Amino acid sequence: MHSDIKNRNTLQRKLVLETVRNMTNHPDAEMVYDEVSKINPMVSKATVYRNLKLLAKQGHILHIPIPDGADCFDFNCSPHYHIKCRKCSRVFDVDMPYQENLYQNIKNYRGFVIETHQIVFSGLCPDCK
Amino acid sequence: MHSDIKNRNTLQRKLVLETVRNMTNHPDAEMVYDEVSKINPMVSKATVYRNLKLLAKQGHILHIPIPDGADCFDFNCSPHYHIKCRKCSRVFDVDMPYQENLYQNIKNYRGFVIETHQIVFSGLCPDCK
DNA sequence: ATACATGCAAACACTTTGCAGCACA
DNA sequence: TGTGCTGCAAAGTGTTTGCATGTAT
Repeated sequence: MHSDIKNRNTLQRKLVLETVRNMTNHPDAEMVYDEVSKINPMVSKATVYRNLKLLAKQGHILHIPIPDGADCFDFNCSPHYHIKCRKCSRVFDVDMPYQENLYQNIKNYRGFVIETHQIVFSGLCPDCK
Repeated sequence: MHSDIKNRNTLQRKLVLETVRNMTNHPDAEMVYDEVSKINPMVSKATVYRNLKLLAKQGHILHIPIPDGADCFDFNCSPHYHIKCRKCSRVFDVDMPYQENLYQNIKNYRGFVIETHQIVFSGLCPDCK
């Protein structure tokens, strides 16, 4: 494992990573920023955004783009699916196996190169229903 | 078929609906606005947004929330999936049957009420690969 | 006549970026 | 020591909203 990109391990970056790892509730950037601020109020929001993006690109955290809302992040990097409550907007894991077959089905679909997929369920969480 | 909501059939609304029906390329609100403007430059962008939202709620068009990008709309209202090219950002239909089983699998999942799901594939379109 | 719809502009939520100074390797 | 990173503020997207006016029913 070797990367061409020379990334520095700044205090801010370590703090963002640690924070996401300690949050189990799929925080979005704002929520991470709030947590980070509790420990070091000097860290700017732009830095949180930049580091979340970088850490996701490096594979240290999972970036979950959410339709109709702020993207959120997950310390669990293995591919998995999510459900978003349409009332409280919270995002939860769905304990469903990754649908490899889905990917197989449309591989080479009409000249497309299909790389990833995501499934987002929508409905009501136990608290809101 | 009866609706409690008294909606008026304004020129603007008819124009937005007709425009989406004539566009087969999953336009987002901006693209619809551009088309609408060609016919009637007086129609405001807010009106296009308002009418797209209303028409989708009424079931006349399909609203497709796109992660990492502008939501788009589809004259084809039957549930189906999409693929977004990560290079040109265009959205295409995927000719894959609606995965009813997916829904069945997690119905009543841990107290959730699951209402809908969407699958968005990502990769490269034939033009970009 | 009167609710609903419109145009406009401003506000909104989320995210990125330009820049000058700072700090990690 | 130098490039990568930071904080700040401003700008950039995509979308919604308050308000006065307009219009379909």
